Amino acid sequence: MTDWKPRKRPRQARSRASFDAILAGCARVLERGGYESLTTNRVAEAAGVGIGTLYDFFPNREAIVVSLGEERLARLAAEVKDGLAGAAGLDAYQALDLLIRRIVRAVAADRALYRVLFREARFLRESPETRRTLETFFELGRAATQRARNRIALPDPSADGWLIGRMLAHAVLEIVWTRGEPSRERLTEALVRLTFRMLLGRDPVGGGINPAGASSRAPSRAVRRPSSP
Amino acid sequence: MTDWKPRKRPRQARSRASFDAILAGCARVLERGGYESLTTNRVAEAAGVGIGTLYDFFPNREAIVVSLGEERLARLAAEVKDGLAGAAGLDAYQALDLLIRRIVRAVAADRALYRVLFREARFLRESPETRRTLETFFELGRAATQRARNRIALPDPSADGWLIGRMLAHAVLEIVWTRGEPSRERLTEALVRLTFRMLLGRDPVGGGINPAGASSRAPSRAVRRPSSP
DNA sequence: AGTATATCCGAGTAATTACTCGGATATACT
DNA sequence: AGTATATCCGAGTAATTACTCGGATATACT
Repeated sequence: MTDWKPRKRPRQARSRASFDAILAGCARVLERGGYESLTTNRVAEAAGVGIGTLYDFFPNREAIVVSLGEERLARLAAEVKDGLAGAAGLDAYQALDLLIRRIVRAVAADRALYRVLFREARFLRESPETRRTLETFFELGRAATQRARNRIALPDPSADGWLIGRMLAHAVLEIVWTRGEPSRERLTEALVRLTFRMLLGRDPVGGGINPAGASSRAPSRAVRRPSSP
Repeated sequence: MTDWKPRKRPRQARSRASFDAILAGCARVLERGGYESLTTNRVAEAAGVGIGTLYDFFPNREAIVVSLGEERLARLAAEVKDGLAGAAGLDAYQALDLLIRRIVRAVAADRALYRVLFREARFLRESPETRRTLETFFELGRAATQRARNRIALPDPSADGWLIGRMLAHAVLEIVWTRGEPSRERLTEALVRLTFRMLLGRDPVGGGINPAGASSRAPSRAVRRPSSP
C-alpha cells in the first residue's frame, strides 16, 4: 500500500552527509531501544538533522529501515561471497567454520537491524525491496550447495535447504544477542558442528577441530555404526 | 517497569466469560493483523465487551498478551508431555517424528500468538512470567535428552541443546507460516530428518521412513564414504 | 425485600507521533 | 554579481491510542 523507496537521492556532498547521518541515527536508535522505540522524530534527533530534512529524503518511517537494510545486507552479502571464495580449497568442516564465524561477526555488528528485519517488523520481510535482497542470500546458499552437492547429502534438497537456511539465520540472531553462558564462542562452535551434521549426515572425520572452549566437554565420540541396507 | 499480571480474577460465571472473551478477542486480532494492529480498543470490540471491562481485568495491553501466552503455552506443554509419553517405546526417529508433528500441529493452531511471543514483542520473551513458562519447555527438552543420553551424541550438551531447542522453535514458526512450496508436510518431514541428524550425528538406520511426499524426490542416498583418516 | 458487591460500560482525556508546509540558507552555474 | 536550485528546518496539524472515571446494572446473600 505504500512506497518504501527513498524520496530523493542526495546530489551534493552536504545532503549525502545528511542521508548517511539519518541511516546511522536509525541504527543507533534501534540498537538502544529496539523497533518499538523507533520514531521519526527520534531518528532525526539522533542523526542531528531536522525532522523536515528527514522527510525530504524518506516518504515514511519504514522507508528508512528499508534503506538501512539494503545497505547493510549488501555488505553482508559481500562478506559471505568473500567467505565462500576463501573457503574454496578447504574441507567441509573448515569451510563451514570459516563461513559461519564470518557471518556471526558481521551480524553481531548490526544485530539490532537484523532483529528488526527478521523478527520484529513483519512488513519488512514482506516488502518487495527487502525480499529481493534476501533472495541474494538464499541464492548464494543454493549455489554453494549446488557446487558442493557431491559432498553433501540432502534427501530433499529444496525443503532441507529452505529449512537449513532459515534455521541458520535464526540461530545466528539468537547467538549474537546472548550474554553469559553458553558463551558466544561455544554457541558458534556448536552451530558449526550442528550445521555440519545437518548437511552431511555425519560428524567430521577425526571429530573436527577439538573445541578446547572455555569449559571443555566430553570429546566428540563420533557414533559411526555402519547402517544396514 | 510494569506489572503484567491480571488486575482481577473473575469470580462469577459472567465475568469468567468476559475474561475468556477478551483473550479470544486478542487472539483473533493477532491472527488477522499481527501485533502492530493490536490496540486495546480493538481487542475490546473483537471480544464484544466494553473497553472499561477490559481494563477491569488487565492493567495494560501487554498483560493481555501475557495471560494469553500463559494459557496457550500451558496447553502446548501438556501436548509435548503427552507426546513424550507416547514416544516412550519408539525408536529415535519415530519418537522425533511423533513429537515434532504434534508440536507443529499445536503451534499452527496459535501461530499468531507464537509469532508475537517469539518474534515481534521483545518485552514478552523478557517478561518474568513468560520466561518462567518458557523454561518449562527447555526443561522438558533437557529431561528428555537426559533420559535418551545413551542414544544421542552431543559433544557439548549444554550449548548444543541450547541451540537445538531454539532452532527447533524458530523452524516450527517458519513452517506454520508458509504457503505453497515447499509444503508444510515436506518441511515437517525435513525438520524431523535434520533434527535427527543434529541429535544423533547420523541418518536413521534404513534411511528412516520413506517420505513419498507430494512431489517425490530423489531417495535418501546417504553418502557414506568411509572417509580417509 | 433489601443490601452489599461484582461486573459492565463508553464518553472523555492526555499523550504520543507521523507527517506537512512555507520560508530561510547554502551551493552550483552563468 | 545574479539566478536557479538543492538543501535545511521546526512549528504546527490531524490522527491515533492507552487508559480513567463515575455511574448504571446484575448477582449473591440475608
